[in-house]
Amino acid sequence: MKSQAPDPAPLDGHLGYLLRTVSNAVSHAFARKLTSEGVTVAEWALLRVLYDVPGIAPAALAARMGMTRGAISKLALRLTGKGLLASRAHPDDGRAQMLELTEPGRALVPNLAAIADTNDSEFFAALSPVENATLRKLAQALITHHALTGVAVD
Amino acid sequence: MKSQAPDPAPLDGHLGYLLRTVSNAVSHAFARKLTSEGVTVAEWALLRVLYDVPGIAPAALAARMGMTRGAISKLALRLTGKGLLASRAHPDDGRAQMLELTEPGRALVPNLAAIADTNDSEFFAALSPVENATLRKLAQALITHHALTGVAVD
DNA sequence: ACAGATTTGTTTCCTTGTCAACATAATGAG
DNA sequence: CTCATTATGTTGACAAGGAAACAAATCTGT
Repeated sequence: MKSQAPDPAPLDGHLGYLLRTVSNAVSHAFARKLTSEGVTVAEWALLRVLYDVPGIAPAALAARMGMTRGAISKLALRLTGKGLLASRAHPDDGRAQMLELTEPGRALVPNLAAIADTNDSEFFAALSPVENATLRKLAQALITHHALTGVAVD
Repeated sequence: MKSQAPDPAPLDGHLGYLLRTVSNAVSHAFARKLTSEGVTVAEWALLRVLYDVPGIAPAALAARMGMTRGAISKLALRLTGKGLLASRAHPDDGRAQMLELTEPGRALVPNLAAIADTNDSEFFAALSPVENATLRKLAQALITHHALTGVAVD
């Protein structure tokens, strides 16, 4: 017979908690590796998007990265200060901007990508290739199902 | 023949990025549900631990929750201000404290746990029971392999 | 016993994000 | 056309955590 007032589930009884623990660890490890390049994780994410989509507007970036426009504004300001990013006026829309990587910014991305690759490989080396693929599939399924927009961290 | 300078992997090529996206979404949904109770996610985690381990010291909490002692100090201060937490002097160790839930604090935990259960169920309903179990197993494997300490969020 | 490490909790400074208010520009309904 | 609505980027107030410095208490090796 079970108790009448059952104990609440422990923290690690929630899958959300487990995933948070894991993803925090990956991100933290990544962040430490990135410090040598003088870049944060959020900055890496923005640079990586811009590498593929040059000229994207801040608002679009915000949507894609799951951050507010205000956050993007400040992030872009920091990256501009580092000389990795430049913004130009949009030709047709007087409000909008077009963000672009500078030459140093573009040159930096492959280095950062290599660090990201290494970090990911190292962390998930604990899993077999099959498990790795399974985990990826499940994560993708959740993202698709919830129509999740990307998020600023890796 | 592959290109000589291959494109860097996209953001979502990294498992760490996918997990981060997912766990951010779970946490964010949870945080919204918690606002009605006037409690944050980190506060919930602390309350939940204290529910099981009354009298635990801040430093032990920090270790268990993967936060710094400074963060716990502030968190405890906030919860004390809300009347959910009380700290007493450790009888033997003049430095240490013993944290305890107040009566209202203890009474609140089951409510919060119910919200956490609901949030987790809803979010992961997209996966079958088997997939759910698989995801849990993989996350646990990573946590174990990396000897991860819990983290302040759910 | 006691001087040097270590531990504990707090505090200050810094970073980075959200939220809400704004000014400005574009859009749309009449 | 005109005026209300909406979108864009920026800014300021605030929240929350990390890193490091700190005082006080405890522990340890000799």
